[in-house]
Amino acid sequence: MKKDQYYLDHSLGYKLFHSSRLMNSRLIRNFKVNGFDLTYEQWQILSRLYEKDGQTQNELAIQNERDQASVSRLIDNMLKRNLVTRVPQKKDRRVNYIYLTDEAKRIRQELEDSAQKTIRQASEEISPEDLAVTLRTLDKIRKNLQ
Amino acid sequence: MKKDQYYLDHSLGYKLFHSSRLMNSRLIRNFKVNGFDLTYEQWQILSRLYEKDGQTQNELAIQNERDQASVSRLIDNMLKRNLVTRVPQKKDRRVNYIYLTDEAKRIRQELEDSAQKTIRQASEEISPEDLAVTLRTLDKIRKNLQ
DNA sequence: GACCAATACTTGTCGCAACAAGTATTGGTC
DNA sequence: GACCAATACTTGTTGCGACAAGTATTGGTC
Repeated sequence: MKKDQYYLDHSLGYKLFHSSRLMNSRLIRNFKVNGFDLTYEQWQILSRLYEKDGQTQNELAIQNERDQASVSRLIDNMLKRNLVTRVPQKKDRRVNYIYLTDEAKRIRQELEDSAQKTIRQASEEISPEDLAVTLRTLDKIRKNLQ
Repeated sequence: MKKDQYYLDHSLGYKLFHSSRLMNSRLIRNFKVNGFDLTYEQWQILSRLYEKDGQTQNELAIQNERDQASVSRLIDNMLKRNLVTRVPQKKDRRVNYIYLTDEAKRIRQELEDSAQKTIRQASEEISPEDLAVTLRTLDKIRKNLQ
């Protein structure tokens, strides 16, 4: 009887990791069902732009806690898919502003519906109280780990 | 006042994603502080082998819910780092058995200590009750999303 | 024994992450 | 105006993931 053996499956870290992975893959699947072929990272960028259109790559990087290099290449791909445009700033030519395309604006409601649906699917048969405690605890974990 | 606007930061999905990402990066950092340069995916494989040494690539893939291709290349890298050995099975030559190296066995306790430390850091100032509810809710979410 | 589906693994491609290093531009400071 | 640190972004490299396609081996079935 090994009392203090470490079991990955029982750990907080793995449960978080696994839940998150399942939620992301379900979200992508829900997108796909509606005909949208997006990655989770692209969805993150779109969400930020839906909240505030026209942000610099640096602002997007900070919000999503990615480095500028990752955002740079992510935007490259989103350009190819006609989701965003990259507009150099006149005053400071180091800066690019990223804007939603009409296409991206057009599909907004459907994407957000898919996101809401994913959350409903994940939260089925969970009491509002438990869910509230969980959300609060997640906030605390995020705060603890900065 | 947009009543039903979708805010990424407030969503269950993002909170899970963010918590998980922070936990993984903290874990890797704690490993590094102790002189171990491991990826989270390598740690996952090691954990499975600590629970049961000598498993096939397929078994490891199923447990970690990855495809065989990912595990194949992950093992390639772990071979280079002298963490595991790959031993073809005599009876069925399609199958490889993966075993821990002495090196991997030697560092087990320290890695598990780092993992426990990470969980302590994440759970600081969270009541045992809230933590219990959260773990139970995570299990339910995982079950809901299969 | 020949054929064939199933199985275990590998390889190719693409999207993304982190890290390091490089380029271009800006805003002081002398 | 010349110099230089800071800033915004890009490019190169490596590790990992998913998906698709390929190879080798096995275990029937005729």
